[in-house]
Amino acid sequence: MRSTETSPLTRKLSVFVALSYVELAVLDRLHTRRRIFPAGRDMVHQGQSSRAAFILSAGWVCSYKLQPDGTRQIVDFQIPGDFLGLRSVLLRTSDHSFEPVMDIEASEVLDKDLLDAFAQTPRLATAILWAASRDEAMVVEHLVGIGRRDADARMAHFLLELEARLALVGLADSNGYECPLTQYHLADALGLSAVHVNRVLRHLREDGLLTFRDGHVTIHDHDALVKLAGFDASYLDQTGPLLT
Amino acid sequence: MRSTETSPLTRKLSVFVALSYVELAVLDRLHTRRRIFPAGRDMVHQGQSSRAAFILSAGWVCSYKLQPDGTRQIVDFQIPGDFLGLRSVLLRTSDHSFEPVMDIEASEVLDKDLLDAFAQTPRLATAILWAASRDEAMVVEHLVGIGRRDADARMAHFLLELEARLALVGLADSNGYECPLTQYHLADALGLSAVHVNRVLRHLREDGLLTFRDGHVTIHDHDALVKLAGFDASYLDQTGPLLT
DNA sequence: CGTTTGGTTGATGTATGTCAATATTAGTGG
DNA sequence: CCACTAATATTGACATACATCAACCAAACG
Repeated sequence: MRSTETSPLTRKLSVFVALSYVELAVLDRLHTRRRIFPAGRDMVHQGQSSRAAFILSAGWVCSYKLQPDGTRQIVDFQIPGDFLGLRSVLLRTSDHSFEPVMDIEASEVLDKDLLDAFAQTPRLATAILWAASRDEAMVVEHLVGIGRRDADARMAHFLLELEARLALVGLADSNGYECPLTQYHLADALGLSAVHVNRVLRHLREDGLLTFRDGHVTIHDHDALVKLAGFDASYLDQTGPLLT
Repeated sequence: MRSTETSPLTRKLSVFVALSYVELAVLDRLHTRRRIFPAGRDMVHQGQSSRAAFILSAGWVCSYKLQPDGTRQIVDFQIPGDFLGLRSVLLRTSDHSFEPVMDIEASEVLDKDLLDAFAQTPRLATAILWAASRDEAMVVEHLVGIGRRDADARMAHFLLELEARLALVGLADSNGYECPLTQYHLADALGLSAVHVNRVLRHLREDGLLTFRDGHVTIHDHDALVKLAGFDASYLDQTGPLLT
């Protein structure tokens, strides 16, 4: 089965680099060792030293840091096709935790296999490093959002970014996308209280911008959202720089 | 002159990897092409494609992103010994701007020279990538701070982090350190208004925790600051993981 | 000297948090 | 199939941390 369907990761990377058969095969071989992780139970725990990374094939995960006072800040969400814990492999330690938002399916990648794959196909290595840099750019944008955007703009920006990311792996259409996050997830990611998240969502809905209900985000007025959020997608699609 | 004094970068990396003579020499050779940049004028501009990175040898720089509405968010500060624009070299594009906080001295590093150095001395490459990962961890911690800490704790955390970073390159003693930032810089970095930064500093001073005056930070009660900020330095000194 | 830049302080406004109550829904065991 | 519980969502009343506006001061600077 594996070789006939394209994995989300393959799909994502293919947008930026035309991968050869050999590279596709190497990528495919990283997808042995599929595992299921149940919702809500940490996969990797803050401070734990770990030598494995994962490629997420189905479901969503969030990576977060816990504060001494018990509050948590979600740093990023991982969606199908995303790497998880790439830095843990390089640094041999993880400075935040990973928790599946729902039951998920992920392929465990041992550091040795990853390094072997990199050695075999430098272009693949480049593509994956590109993806990692893109993740970092998202964290920076996230920082800017929390620091300098009000709650409405922050929410709009966040949901637009998700749309763009999901579209890349075929999980969004022109109307919207499935989103399994609770309002508590949104609150922890955006630095808001859950109550205020609810109010912001109502506000956006009443203004005819978007609807988030029953796990589905429906975009009503894309242009107005982009304007409200000050959304500039250029940090997401740095097209072509690494194609050489 | 170059070979008799140790650069801040050398000093920083030496804490984590015992560098050989050859490696020290390679590192030293990256410090040709010294240049002076005047305070306040952007070195690299958002969106500009650039193939050069810099090693900061004297002075402070801030990297920031501008919002469409004119506000700015400072993502990080660079201090002597820090790399500047390492990602620009890898991605061939810069998604934020760099502005010297004061007149600075930096060594320009061409991407070719950097890649050559990496090829010659893998251990050096590892050490520099470690430093880059550490920078990323700082951005994450910064995100957590803005999202989940109140203004006092945020300020305390920020100034403690700076102390730890400066100590590593010999720019802090047990009392405190020189800090050329204005309250406007602090405001843009911490997501606060300049007025409130002033009030927070007064508050910390009146509580006998620290004094920030005339470009000098004096720490009065380190323990109390650590407690207030929920400061856990483990994200800064991931000692040893890469020594192999 | 006037001008600019950075700092300081008070009065007031507002975005967002906190608390509390009530739906709504999904799951769970009987 | 039904009660029971636990999540999640929703809404209002109230509290507060922080922003904004405005004025003033001190030092640096041309």
